[in-house]
Amino acid sequence: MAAELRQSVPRRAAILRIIRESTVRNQDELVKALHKQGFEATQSSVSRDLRELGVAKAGDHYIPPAEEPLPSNHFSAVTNFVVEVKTAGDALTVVKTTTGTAQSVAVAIDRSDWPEVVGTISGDDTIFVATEDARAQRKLRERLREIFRI
Amino acid sequence: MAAELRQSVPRRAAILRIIRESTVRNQDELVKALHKQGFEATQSSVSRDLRELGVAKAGDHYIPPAEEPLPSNHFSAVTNFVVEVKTAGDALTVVKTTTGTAQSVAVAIDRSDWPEVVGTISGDDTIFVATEDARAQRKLRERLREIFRI
DNA sequence: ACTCTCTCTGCATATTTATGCAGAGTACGC
DNA sequence: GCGTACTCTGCATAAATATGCAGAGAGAGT
Repeated sequence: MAAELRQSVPRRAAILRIIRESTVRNQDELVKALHKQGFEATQSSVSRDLRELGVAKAGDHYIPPAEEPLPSNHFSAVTNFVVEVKTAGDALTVVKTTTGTAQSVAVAIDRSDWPEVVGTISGDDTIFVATEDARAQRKLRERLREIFRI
Repeated sequence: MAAELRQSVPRRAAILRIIRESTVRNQDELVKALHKQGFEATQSSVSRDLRELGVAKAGDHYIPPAEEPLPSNHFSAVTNFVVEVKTAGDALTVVKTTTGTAQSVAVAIDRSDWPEVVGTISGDDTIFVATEDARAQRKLRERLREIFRI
């Protein structure tokens, strides 16, 4: 599942790049453009991706969603501060940061309002993030690893 | 033709109102909403209207075109200045404005770059707009009457 | 009057997009 | 190990949208 999660996320990023930089007119052309970039997908997957991404279509061209205040925007200032993400038990995730930056990172996580996060406590270089259960913990861990490229 | 032009233009305005104010999810629902407002149209006409209007679709909702710097934006400051549009012969259109505003209106017309306009001359409250032939003159007259609601 | 041109429309259907369904892969609990 | 839950995918096809074609209507010219 983690491997599969990683495969469709890059494909969606590729879709956004393609529609921003070229002039695909329909989903079949988009599928072909993805193939050229090494992604395997059919029209049905692409249709689902486009809907998930909120891409609009007007006439012969696609319109990417407006630059939205996504959770990732909360992280633009703190991306380089996180050095490690670990789990402790099945409901606690420990985030190690550079010295003195834990608070900033914790604030960014809090602002993201992720449903799987119950609460956070931060020290100087460590944040404890509590999640409801193991499943939520796994989801959080994947999010953090994606965002901080760990 | 003029009568027919007038029928599809109000329908397109109604379409924009409907998609801005309600939640039609597909063209069939839009056709029904138009019927409720007294417009007769089928799905194919609506599809053509939407394309002509530049309306986008994302998932289950329609997105009207952004407020675009259309030629009509050249007119936003001068809309109230025009009081009458007449024709003289088959190549000259005479635009009467309020006193002292002809120049501004003429500039707006010039900036619109309409293909049917050969040239303009403005006085204090009168503009002469030259068109190539009678057909172009008619087209210009319709445009002006639409824009200035005459 | 007739003819031509242009615009728009509906019908029928081609094209494009969305989705039901079954299956695969992964993780987790027992 | 097996069973369950979740996510994602492709196939087939339903649903939605676009478009070819013929025709109607209006205006202008002769």
